[in-house]
Amino acid sequence: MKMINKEDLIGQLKEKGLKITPQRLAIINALVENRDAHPGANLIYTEARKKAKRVSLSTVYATLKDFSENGLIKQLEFDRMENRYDGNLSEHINLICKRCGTIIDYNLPPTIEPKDIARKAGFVVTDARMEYSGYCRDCLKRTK
Amino acid sequence: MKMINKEDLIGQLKEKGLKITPQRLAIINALVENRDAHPGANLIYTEARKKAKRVSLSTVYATLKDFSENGLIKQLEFDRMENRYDGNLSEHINLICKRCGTIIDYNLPPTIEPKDIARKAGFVVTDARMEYSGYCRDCLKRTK
DNA sequence: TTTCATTTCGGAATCATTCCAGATTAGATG
DNA sequence: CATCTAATCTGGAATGATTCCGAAATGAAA
Repeated sequence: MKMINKEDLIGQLKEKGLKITPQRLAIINALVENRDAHPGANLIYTEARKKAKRVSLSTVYATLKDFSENGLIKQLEFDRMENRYDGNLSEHINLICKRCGTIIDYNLPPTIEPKDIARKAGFVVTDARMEYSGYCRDCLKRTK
Repeated sequence: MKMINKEDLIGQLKEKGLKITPQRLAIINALVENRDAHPGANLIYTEARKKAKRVSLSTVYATLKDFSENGLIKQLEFDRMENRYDGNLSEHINLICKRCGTIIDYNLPPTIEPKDIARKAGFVVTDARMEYSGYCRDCLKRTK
């Protein structure tokens, strides 16, 4: 399971010629510390502020976008709900609770081969998104 | 492959006690005629208008939401891009082109068992979303 | 230390989607 | 067929996450 960590992220910034700024370090910290929560931009903003006072929401958005586009993290898009960010880069399904918004990782052995898709549909896969939504254990309990 | 069709959709409306209105019929027509395009709300609006002059965008949104929530169609959510609607209710992957937005269905044999997820993660799956994005055949050609 | 492309900032703009309150209507009932 | 009512429709305003913008600040190379 390939999970983001501080050193890797900083290393990747250097590799790609991106500058190491206090804001980016604070955002990286927030991302790594909350990687299991699949945080949204606002959580990252709040957490990053605790460490480095000088971070704006614009910067958080720009940075998360940059990171996603460079493959450092993965963006989970929604329309009404805030986008969420995922530091688990292995093939997995995100289990998204419809009631409370919790996102749980569900690891699985890779079964579908991008190669087959390229051959059969002439489509080159660069990003995957697999999500099941429904109700998490806690929310199921609460109903009873 | 379970694809939506006019008769089924109308039948489901009746079953669920929803009224058959000219607006809904126009939207159903537009959905069925464009089911391969994975249309967005605006395309449905434009197409529905051609048949029945009296349809508002609000109604189109409300209706597509209703239909999705009732499982008649499936909503594909994005943050910046318009949401799209899918009339293919079978398990399949949507191949989404990053450049032109085309969405292609890629059918596959069901491999992951919701039962396993319920057992292992205590999570009850009600909806699935599987998407690969990348570049479609046409866009790949255009680059060369 | 100088330089400059990159990054950051705050506030305004965007835009798909939802909300709202009033008007209309499908379809059940007699 | 006429009446009735909950469901539906409407257009315009509101929402809210995200992006855009021009100006100010700054990392890091020379």
